[in-house]
Amino acid sequence: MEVIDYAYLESILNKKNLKVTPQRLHILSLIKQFGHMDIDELYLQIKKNYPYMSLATIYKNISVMVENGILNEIKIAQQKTKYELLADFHAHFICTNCKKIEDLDIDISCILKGFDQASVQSVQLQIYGICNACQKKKNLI
Amino acid sequence: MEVIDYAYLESILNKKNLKVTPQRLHILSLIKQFGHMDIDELYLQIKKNYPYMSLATIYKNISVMVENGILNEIKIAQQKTKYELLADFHAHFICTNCKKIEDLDIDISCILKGFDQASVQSVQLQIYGICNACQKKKNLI
DNA sequence: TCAATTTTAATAAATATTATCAAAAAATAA
DNA sequence: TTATTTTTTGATAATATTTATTAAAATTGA
Ligand SMILES: [Mn+2]
Ligand SMILES: [Mn+2]
Ligand SMILES: [Zn+2]
Ligand SMILES: [Zn+2]
Repeated sequence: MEVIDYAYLESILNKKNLKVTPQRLHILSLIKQFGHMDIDELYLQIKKNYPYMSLATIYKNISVMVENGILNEIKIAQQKTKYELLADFHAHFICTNCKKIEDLDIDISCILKGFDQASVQSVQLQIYGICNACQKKKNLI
Repeated sequence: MEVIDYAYLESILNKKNLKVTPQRLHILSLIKQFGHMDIDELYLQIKKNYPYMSLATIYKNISVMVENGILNEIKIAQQKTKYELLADFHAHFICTNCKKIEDLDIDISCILKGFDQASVQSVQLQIYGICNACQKKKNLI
């Protein structure tokens, strides 16, 4: 069980002039803990120790935090949109079998050659395939 | 006005054992013509010369054709899912100003080094930024 | 503590997608 | 061509998802 640094989460909100509320801290702490979450997973987890939080509050806060650059939105084929804490660029490996999402540290400078620096705002790179764990399971069958 | 090769579109459906219907041919011809379309754009265009086609028919056929590998689904931030005819790998440039989508022929072998060939099924690469046309308009202001 | 401002919860409203099913159309065989 | 089988369509009901509304509650800074 990871210890949550609430002071850090508060500072994220403060920097963007968003008020610190228990709801927002809880959403952020879950996303920090799980890495990549969609609205339903969030709602499910939140109901465990915060049963009275409204689904609308989650939707509203997620979109506010995306707009303010606190969260990064990741759209994935055949899955609901996932959210993660904004971080340095990294790609994602998505297992089409178990749906798990892995962060990938890939250097993409080789594909950005030839682009005007100023014209590129962000890059999304997703690699779909079978993860190691699923690969092993398949071999056993 | 592009001449549409219906025989070609029919062969696409035949290969997948999907029956050839005017509705399917019309959907395919629009996607071929426009390149990348979402459900609403399709419905709008279809109503022009096919006013009686049901929205449910469009949804159903799009998902059938995605399942059969005829269409490729492209999920884009802040936009509805776009569909295109399945083609060789290419990346997409998405203008965050005018929302236009451009095909990009980028060699991604440099980012797939280190991956087990067998474990990678597909790759999605999206580059968000300001397109040339919008760049020029900005400079005029 | 007080007051201004923002956020929340509940839920209504609006959008978006999928399911149902009888009628129509497509493919195939006779 | 016609009959038969199978698939698809259109209409619309049912679900699912997302956004809007608003009074009450919470946050924050003075
Ligand atoms: Mn990530
Ligand atoms: Mn394309
Ligand atoms: Zn897996
Ligand atoms: Zn543009």
